[in-house]
Amino acid sequence: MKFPIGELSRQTAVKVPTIRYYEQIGLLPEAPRTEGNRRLYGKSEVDRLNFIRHSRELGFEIDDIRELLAMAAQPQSSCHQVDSIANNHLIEIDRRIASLTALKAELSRMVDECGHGRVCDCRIIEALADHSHCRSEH
Amino acid sequence: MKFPIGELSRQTAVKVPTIRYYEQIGLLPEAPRTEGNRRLYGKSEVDRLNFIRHSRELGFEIDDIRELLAMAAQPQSSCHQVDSIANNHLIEIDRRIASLTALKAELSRMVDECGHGRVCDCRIIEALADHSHCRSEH
DNA sequence: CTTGCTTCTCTAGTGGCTAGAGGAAGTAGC
DNA sequence: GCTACTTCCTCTAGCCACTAGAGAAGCAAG
Repeated sequence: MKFPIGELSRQTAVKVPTIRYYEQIGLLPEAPRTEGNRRLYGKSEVDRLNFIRHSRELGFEIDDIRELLAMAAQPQSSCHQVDSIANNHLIEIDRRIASLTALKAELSRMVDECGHGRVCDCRIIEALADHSHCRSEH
Repeated sequence: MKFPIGELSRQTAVKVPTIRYYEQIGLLPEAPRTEGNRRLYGKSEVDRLNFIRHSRELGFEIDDIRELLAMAAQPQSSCHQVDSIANNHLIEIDRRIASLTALKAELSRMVDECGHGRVCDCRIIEALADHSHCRSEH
């Protein structure tokens, strides 16, 4: 029924120190302890931590997750906030993809133009030095 | 000819504290000072800092830039190292784009499926909780 | 001479962990 | 019961690449 932190770590693929860190910053509630002072967890902590982990994988920040968790805790409230957090995140993702794609094009061009000779002929270093007045992305 | 740090900042769009930080970590050489202890810069620092800034914008890490700068300083050496740094970076960018694209699809689906009703019907929170056994990206 | 801007150094904070020290608790085998 | 091993505990400090702020000093214009 109840298991220690290592087992929680195994079940969620979240590292032990990270779990303790999450507890410290209040993302996880303080776990009850055994007589020997070890933390004890149950099924609900697995769920909560999986929620957190998956949200982190999707790039949500800790504060976003805090909000999402708070909203999930009061299921009768409106969904609009959740929707808006996710949508903001989607916009940000689009921006990152666009920026990375531009970056990739530039890098590819640089690598292509590199004559594979000596540095004095290398276009990569030149390209990096040159674009001093590009509009900044991101 | 020689100008102070604020002017260097304006010419390169790198913030003043960041310039001092770069000096501190040895990415920029220690600038000569005026009698009144202010740093003085010239054209070559503008070039070097633009190189750094552009490399950072392209996502290179400080250590990569250190290597690139070292290679640029000995132009008779081979270009292969430069090429390989850029290529590694390109691979990493591809990975990030792929991961972000997958993420976007998932988030879009989540937002679409959200009934725009109350949280208890919201698919977003469910989706975040559910995918406990997705392979982890990145 | 005063006002206001720039610059100086220094320390500490950010986010989201990660690493390591030093010690206690639990577990398995003998 | 003893030993060896693993897991766990707390605490502190480190990572990256900056960013913010305090408090003092320099400098230029009016």
